[in-house]
Amino acid sequence: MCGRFTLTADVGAVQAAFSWAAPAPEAMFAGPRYNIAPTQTVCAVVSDGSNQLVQLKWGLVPAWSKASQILPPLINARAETVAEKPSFRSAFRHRRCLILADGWFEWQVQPNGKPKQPHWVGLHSRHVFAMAGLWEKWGPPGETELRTCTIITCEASAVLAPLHARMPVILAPESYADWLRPQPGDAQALRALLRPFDAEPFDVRPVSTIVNNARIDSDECVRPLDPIAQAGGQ
DNA sequence: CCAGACGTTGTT
DNA sequence: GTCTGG
DNA sequence: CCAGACGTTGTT
DNA sequence: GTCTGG
Repeated sequence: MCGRFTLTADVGAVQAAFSWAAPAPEAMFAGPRYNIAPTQTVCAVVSDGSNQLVQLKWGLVPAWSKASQILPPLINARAETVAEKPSFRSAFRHRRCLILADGWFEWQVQPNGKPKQPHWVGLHSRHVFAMAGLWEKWGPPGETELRTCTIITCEASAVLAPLHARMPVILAPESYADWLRPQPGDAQALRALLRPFDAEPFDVRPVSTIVNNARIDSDECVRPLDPIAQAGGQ
């Protein structure tokens, strides 16, 4: 699945990589980010006909929700059901987005009830990539309006399956325009985009459990675990 | 996703 | 155990 | 037509 | 917002 991720590239590099999207005034985010957690602000591209680089809060709140709080955290949406679920179907038709990242974390269940081992997963190229997401507005328009999002997941590819059964949907650049188009579009065609990414190889590395604590946002979260110490620990 | 909190009442 | 916070 | 429901995923 | 039930 995807319950934590990274965007370690600096603001300039992100804006350069997505220069076809106009940075919104509030789009300045404090990068680099080594441990982005639910409820925090993420960097995203949305479109109302023109593409915009914006900030959204991670954890989708349906527009019809009576209160913005008191909710289970809608941080992920299954590709298999996203078109039908009441919480997502409206956003799936009208408010698809790209959520920018350069890696994410998976917690691998260990045998014998040992603590889960976190892993960082990124592209071997280290490029920033785009996860398929949905977003919503909640509350009266204006300063207080809440803008939230969720990350779509699919079955894990063969390489990642040993870590976890699910992975975030990563879109190839060729698909960005089709995914972002604000019109409802062809549900079948959109659904076809939501599959395990295999266009580029992944780099997977075990990392320190320091990443478990969402308050810690340091490069130690992505530093490769010392192989010797790791072997000694087994 | 994981970490951490969660202590009660009555009285001022 | 369950809920909230990050 | 209106009323009322619907909130998610992943884990064990 | 959208779907189902009456």
